[in-house]
Amino acid sequence: MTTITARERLINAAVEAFAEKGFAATTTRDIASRAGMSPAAVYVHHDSKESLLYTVSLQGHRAALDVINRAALTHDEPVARIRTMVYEFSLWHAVHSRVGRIVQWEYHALTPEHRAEVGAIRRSIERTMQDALTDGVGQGVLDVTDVPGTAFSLLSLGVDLVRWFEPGGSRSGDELASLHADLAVRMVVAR
Amino acid sequence: MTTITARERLINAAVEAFAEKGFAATTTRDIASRAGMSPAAVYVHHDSKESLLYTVSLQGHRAALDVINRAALTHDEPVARIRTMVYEFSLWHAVHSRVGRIVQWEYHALTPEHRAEVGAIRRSIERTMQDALTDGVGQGVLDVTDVPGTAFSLLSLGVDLVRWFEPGGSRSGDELASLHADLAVRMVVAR
DNA sequence: GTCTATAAATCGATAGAC
DNA sequence: GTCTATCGATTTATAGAC
Repeated sequence: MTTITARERLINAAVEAFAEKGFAATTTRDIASRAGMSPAAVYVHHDSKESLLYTVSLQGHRAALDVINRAALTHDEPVARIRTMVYEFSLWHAVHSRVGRIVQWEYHALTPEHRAEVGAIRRSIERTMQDALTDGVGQGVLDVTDVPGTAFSLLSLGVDLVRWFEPGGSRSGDELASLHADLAVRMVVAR
Repeated sequence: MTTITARERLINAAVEAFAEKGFAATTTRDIASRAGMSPAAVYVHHDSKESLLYTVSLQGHRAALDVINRAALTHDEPVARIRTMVYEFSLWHAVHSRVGRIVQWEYHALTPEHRAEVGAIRRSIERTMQDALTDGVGQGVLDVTDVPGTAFSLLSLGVDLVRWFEPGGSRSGDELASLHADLAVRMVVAR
């Protein structure tokens, strides 16, 4: 059985509020209300509004990095590897579109120290994608002239989902992730 | 000779501030200060903070629609048409990355009425891209199974530029737009 | 059309009782 | 660890002089 602590209830409430209204437009009263608590109760479990954002953003960045790193290990063959990486990265942004929106859109609202920490995870995500492309080019299986730019473009497909995707909408996350994976292969495969 | 009115100075200041800190985190004092005016002067030229956002967002959406509509008219041949549309759409988001960020990220901060008006322009942009794909499929030149999803993906390349692109950075807008155009053609061309 | 001054509301965060 | 009450700062927007 899973016990949900008051601290976690507040984090879930913050995810809802930040994703819906943005960090700056969200009040601590709103977060407390969504968690069924008084405004003062927030500060028993979290230091500040920004520390709530930091917790959500750090967990989200780590989850996204984990997803793409695991995907990179599933295949040695470069085309299948890229396909899986793009599929899993896009699927994560669809399934976790609220956290994804906070990760991608509220980066600037973090303190400089927290932004630096999270920024390192972002660069690690980009490096993982670049390494997969470079490996495929080296094997002669992929045709990619601009590796950093193409890596960005492949990630952009998933990232931009958080702008409009709603779970329970007309399109499933799996459907969109599969489309992105197909498009990704066409973008990079040599022929 | 071009005369810049006080009203336009305030709009330019709002673009700077909204793009840098987001709409909710921007104060009317900040906008006034950037325009070299007192806080009260803002309300002589604009009704509210939201009406400043609406002005910027509407102009930005109209400019982006105009860019992609004009690009669609430059070629009859489907591949060249898609290439030009993606190039121009991405280039616009790079060159106007501050307005682009406001257009793409502050949609939710508009009033429901203004959001509906701007939303119609968004759907028109998507329709223009979808029509170009459908036409190419009909001519047998393009191979696109999921027209709406692919249209979204092609636009995502440009949209996601506003998340990180800075004019004067290590990569030029033309360089990125050309990359996106190349990738777009590979995504949709039949072979 | 610009300013100073301020109204009225709301914010993040804290004090202190229980 | 929860609450009510509130502090002190900040916000959008307005009033009224010039």
